[in-house]
Amino acid sequence: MSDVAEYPETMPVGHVPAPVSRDTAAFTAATAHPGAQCSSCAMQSLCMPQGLTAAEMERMEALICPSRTIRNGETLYRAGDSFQSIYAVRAGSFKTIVMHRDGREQVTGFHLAGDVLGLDGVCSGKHSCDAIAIEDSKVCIIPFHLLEAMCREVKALQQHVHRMMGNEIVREARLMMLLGTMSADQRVAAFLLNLSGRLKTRGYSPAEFHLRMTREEIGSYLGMKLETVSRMFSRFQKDGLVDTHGKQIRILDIDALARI
Amino acid sequence: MSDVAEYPETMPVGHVPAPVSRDTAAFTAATAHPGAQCSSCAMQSLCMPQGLTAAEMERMEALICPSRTIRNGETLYRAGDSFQSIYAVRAGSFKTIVMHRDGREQVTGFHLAGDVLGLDGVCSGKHSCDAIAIEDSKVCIIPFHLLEAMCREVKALQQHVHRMMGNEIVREARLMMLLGTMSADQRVAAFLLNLSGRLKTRGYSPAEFHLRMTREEIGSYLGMKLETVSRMFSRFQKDGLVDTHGKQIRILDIDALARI
DNA sequence: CGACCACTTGAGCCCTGTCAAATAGCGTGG
DNA sequence: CCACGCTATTTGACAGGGCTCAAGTGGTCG
Repeated sequence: MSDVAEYPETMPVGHVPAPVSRDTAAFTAATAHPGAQCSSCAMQSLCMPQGLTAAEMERMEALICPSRTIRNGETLYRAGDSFQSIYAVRAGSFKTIVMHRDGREQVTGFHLAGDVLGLDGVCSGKHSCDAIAIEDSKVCIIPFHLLEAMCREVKALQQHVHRMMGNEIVREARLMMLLGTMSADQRVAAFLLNLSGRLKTRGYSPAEFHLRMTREEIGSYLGMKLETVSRMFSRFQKDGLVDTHGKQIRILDIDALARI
Repeated sequence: MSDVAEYPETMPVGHVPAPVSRDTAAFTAATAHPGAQCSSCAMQSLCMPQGLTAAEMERMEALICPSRTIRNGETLYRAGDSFQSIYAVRAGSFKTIVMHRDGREQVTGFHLAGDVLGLDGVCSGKHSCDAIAIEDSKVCIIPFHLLEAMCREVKALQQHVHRMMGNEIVREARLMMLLGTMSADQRVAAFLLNLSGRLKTRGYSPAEFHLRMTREEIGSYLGMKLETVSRMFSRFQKDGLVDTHGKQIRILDIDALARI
């Protein structure tokens, strides 16, 4: 594996402001204080279409509900919830999981600031997975029917929405490839490279970062047990490819990692 | 696994006309003999939105290029091809595959009559997989930019396109679950149940059918080797769950299969 | 400082991949 | 219609990667 980038855009962004305001107030999507501030948001280049006019940008901001804070471990939505909105991660990160009927769960994705969440509900009108914050996070709430309405008028927005959905499709196809054909070491290497690339896109160091997820969550995402993930990290460490201290990761030889 | 259905719709359809006209003429998407005959197509309930007015239906038919015949083994499009159109399978079936850089390939889906192909290209403007006919087949060609234009005017169509894309997303999420958490026997059982359900939706017998794909393709799709697929079929046979003669399949105990 | 959780590491086993050989099935050409 | 050659499938024996179980370490938060 090598080509594990996430989203075509590469506009770098500055440091992301720490989220976490400890109040639990603005939790309802309904109470629409009109207007977000997309035009000044650091994540704009990731979740908004390019080339909107100022007027369109204003309409877009009017449509977006004020951001909601989700603390570490809390869920943004659950499988079966009625699908009303999609969510742009403004700060923090999430995992999405699907639950087997026997209680086993699988992580289907990790979503960083700038990613869009919730498109899994478009087809059936109900969400098909749970989205859970893996650190204190903030999301912008975008009512989907309003977005659809505006898409019928603004071509650039329509195409952007289509690209977002298309991106989700190819993201999953890549993951299927990983799960279907790759060995444990290749999977872990692919995971690290993917994360590295996405952090780079967001203006962070691609070589040194802090994992927000546990070994178990990584393993679930990659289709293996947490012990195996740990062993792979240890092996990479021994081989001088990475330097790990628990959740702190430093990639030492990115090329070798990509060659695995 | 149990809930492995494919698409919410369940309108049954009659027998599908045999495809295969041996001419290789109408191979270019460009030469638009105006008009398809969606309104009389047996697959209409699967690939077209419900509730279009007669006028909208006509516009839709005008937009669709005449169907193209793809013989067994031929490719409809390849990874890297510029994305222009999506395709509705009119008759026959396809596999989609992604190619690893080391030459290994993985099957990412099997697509029956009524399914839509090609949405993998929406994000980047290039297709991200190959689509190959696994029997003589026919597709309707739908230029995507024209579809997008019409979506801006017809809300029902817009929502249908969104549902199609959303469906692709949940289809892949289910497959990820399968690849990430299920054992070989569960995977093969899930595969048979899924296929059975889709055939039923299309008006065929859900209990007895002919596999269009080889053991190797099934294995590639399910993330295992062809020998393992074969062994699972043999085991199911021994246990009285199915009756297999090569590609001919009869499901004897669908509940037991679902309980695996 | 202690409890708890995440992580690491080891030992042994099992499922599935690998390799190999036999059989069945299918299309082609005579 | 049959023989031939090819490919697909089945089945067996064996090996190994990853899982299970278990113990021990480290880090964090009261």
